[in-house]
Amino acid sequence: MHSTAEENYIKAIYKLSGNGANAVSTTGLSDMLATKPASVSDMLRKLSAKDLVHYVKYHGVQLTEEGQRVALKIIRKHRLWEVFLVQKLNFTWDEVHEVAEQMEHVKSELLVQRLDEFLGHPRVDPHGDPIPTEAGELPEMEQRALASLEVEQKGVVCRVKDSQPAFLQYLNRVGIQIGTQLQVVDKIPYDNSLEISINKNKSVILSSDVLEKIFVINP
Amino acid sequence: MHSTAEENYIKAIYKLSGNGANAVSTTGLSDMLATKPASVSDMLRKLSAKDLVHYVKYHGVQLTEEGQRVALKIIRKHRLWEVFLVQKLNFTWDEVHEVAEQMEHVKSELLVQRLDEFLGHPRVDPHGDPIPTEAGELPEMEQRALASLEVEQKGVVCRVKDSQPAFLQYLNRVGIQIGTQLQVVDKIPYDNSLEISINKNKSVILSSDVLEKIFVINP
DNA sequence: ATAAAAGTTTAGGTTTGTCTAAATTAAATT
DNA sequence: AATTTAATTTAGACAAACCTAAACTTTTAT
Ligand SMILES: [Mn+2]
Ligand SMILES: [Mn+2]
Ligand SMILES: [Mn+2]
Ligand SMILES: [Mn+2]
Repeated sequence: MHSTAEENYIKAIYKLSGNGANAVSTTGLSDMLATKPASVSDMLRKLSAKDLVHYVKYHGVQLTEEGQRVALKIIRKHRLWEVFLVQKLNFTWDEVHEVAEQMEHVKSELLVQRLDEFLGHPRVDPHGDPIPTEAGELPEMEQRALASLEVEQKGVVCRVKDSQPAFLQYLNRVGIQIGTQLQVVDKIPYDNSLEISINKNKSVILSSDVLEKIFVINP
Repeated sequence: MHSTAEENYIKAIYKLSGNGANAVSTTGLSDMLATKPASVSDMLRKLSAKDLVHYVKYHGVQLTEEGQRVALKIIRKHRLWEVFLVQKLNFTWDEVHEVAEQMEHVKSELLVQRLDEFLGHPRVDPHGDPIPTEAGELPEMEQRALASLEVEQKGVVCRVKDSQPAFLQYLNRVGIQIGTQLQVVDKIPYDNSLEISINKNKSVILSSDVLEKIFVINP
């Protein structure tokens, strides 16, 4: 089997590559994993020997078919555990990521299967991220970044693309969660921030940084 | 915090010492952990430096107060996860141990607390082993080994002291589980095996090996 | 086209947890 | 009490996963 370290590299490559599309750089990985580039080079040589990645020295790395299968399995487990923590153990969405980072490495096919059943085959995790199916498919959803809405346009929050507690707690404070109704009240061209009304109620100004991390569907 | 390897040593010392009472030998540990005695010596030096054990070279090892606290926390997590797997995910009692061995190392106080609540503060795990409380107490239950019963005496199975799938599957086959009513029909002095009737029904002969691993309370 | 800068890899270490083989200590036998 | 045997520890290695410093490619700027 694969070690926890290997699994974390595979997951990081998957995420940085934009679901397997592009090649990923050594420094990109070292940033994401909080290791040094030298350590990444070592690991890439190893993953390459195991045929989990295509690795061309100095030119980046991509997952093989097998590597992608492995990545999706880990992500499936991570997101199922997040659902479990929120729905069954009353965790909040800002408390789950760190724990799921540990649980995703527990090895048992039966466990994942049964957990999925127990949760009623959920489609998305508490942050709105889709859960890969047992067959290894990752359902795509049509959705747009909040940043792309024009004045007057409405949307319902379906996904947030950052699981850091600090970010999620900020959303808690302004009153944004999955399912929240938003409408763009005004646009501030100076810095591309938007004034957003929340649940047809009070409005806040969100920075373009934040706007890029929130996704909505048409209401 | 403590590594998975350290936690496994602490748990092994706890179990071999009979709940902290006696000193434990290097070979005893190497047997239980499937490592070589030399590796055990190394680890004991390390645990001793961390004040988790009292270690006197050539004379065995015992857990410190702190070591016992750590041991009971790990055992608490192990047994709570076993309950979860059986009661919520429909695992059988012979399927849970291996998975719980992994889950017991997940670090999150909140997780243990919430899991305990979710399960309704269970007292015993699927093998009848008591679950240490949050305060670190291990409730003792009066119970006797099946081996100690005389002819005609009855008992209700409350605990089995071996979690190997092969053993538990053997019990499944003869029809013994937690709560099963047993009565000693006859004693075979030659090898100390007993003929046991199961649920007032068909009877089987159990070896003294097996009899030592099954515990009963008075019906 | 060359030189500087940025990104990446290699060389050589460290820590953790394991191993084998040799040395040491304790226990059991004579 | 001396000797043999068994248990345990130490010495020296190794793999995994990380590090720093130095060397090497690739990219960017002059
Ligand atoms: Mn997450
Ligand atoms: Mn998530
Ligand atoms: Mn168990
Ligand atoms: Mn158990």
